Amino acid sequence: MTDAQSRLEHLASLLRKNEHRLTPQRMAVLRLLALSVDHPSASQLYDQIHAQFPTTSRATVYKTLNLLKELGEVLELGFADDDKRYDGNKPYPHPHLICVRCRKIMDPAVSIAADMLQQVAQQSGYQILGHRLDFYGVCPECQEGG
Amino acid sequence: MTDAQSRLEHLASLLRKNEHRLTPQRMAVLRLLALSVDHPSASQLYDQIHAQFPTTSRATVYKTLNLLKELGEVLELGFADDDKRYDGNKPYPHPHLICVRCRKIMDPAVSIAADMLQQVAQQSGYQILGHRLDFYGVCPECQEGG
DNA sequence: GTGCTTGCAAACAGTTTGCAGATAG
DNA sequence: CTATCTGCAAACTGTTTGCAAGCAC
Repeated sequence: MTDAQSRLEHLASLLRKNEHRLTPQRMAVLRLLALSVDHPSASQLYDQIHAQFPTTSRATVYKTLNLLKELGEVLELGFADDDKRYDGNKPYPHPHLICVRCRKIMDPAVSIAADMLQQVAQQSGYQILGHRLDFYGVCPECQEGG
Repeated sequence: MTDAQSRLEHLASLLRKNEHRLTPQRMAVLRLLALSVDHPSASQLYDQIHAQFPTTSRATVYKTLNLLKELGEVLELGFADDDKRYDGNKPYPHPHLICVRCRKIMDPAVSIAADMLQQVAQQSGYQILGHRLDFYGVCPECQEGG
């Protein structure tokens, strides 16, 4: 069984366990999220799903994403001037690498040291609940294109 | 001369140098930005300015902030579900500490090691242009309040 | 059969924009 | 004087919401 398949089953059984219904529309969102390595937006998910199942609305995609977010199974990356992007595979804080040209989002192989979180907590007295680290740059493909 | 005063003069002379006019409305925005230690939103700036100078519109506040951003004199922190916040004193990337209750934003005394940026650049092949690091938590004052 | 879920369309909110009148230099 | 700036109000955009009809269980 592939990672994507087991992730999909995890998501599906979690919905069932929490007494949410497994509609075809929801399954389509779950499947795409489990398969995606990039970080799709609601609109990108909608476009793909709607092409296959024309009986799917934007509202349902948004509602499903928010449901998964509340269940802690999806990481939402919000942007002020751009669509929100969703990570259905690693729903916990981790760094992202964002191409400012093509808007591709990758996961770089670095992490915030636990030291740093403790340091901030101690210095500030804040109770730290989460964090977000984004790197902005130009991806190799976009560098070639001028 | 205080830091805020010299910062204000810097901003004012920069506008003049770039052939932008120093209107009273702009000066009010500049002054507040130079004085602010928290990270005000456009609306917060507007409220304060409009109280003193009723002849000031939201649009002008937004336009002035965007002008300063283009000149590289203000750091804009955008949020998907909240107002943008502005830092007129340190207009370069640095970490922020955000209280999820009262929405106060502070600067913690930590920084991203240059090592980390280089590491990401080398691993990924991206040309890194900037970054953003936000810590989310509950500030000491809000912890007391339950 | 019951009540959760869907699709539609309208609402929402912060920000941006077009334009006519005002004003800094 | 004149080009830039202001204030107003409408437009914009991604997301959310209310509601009647549909369907999972």
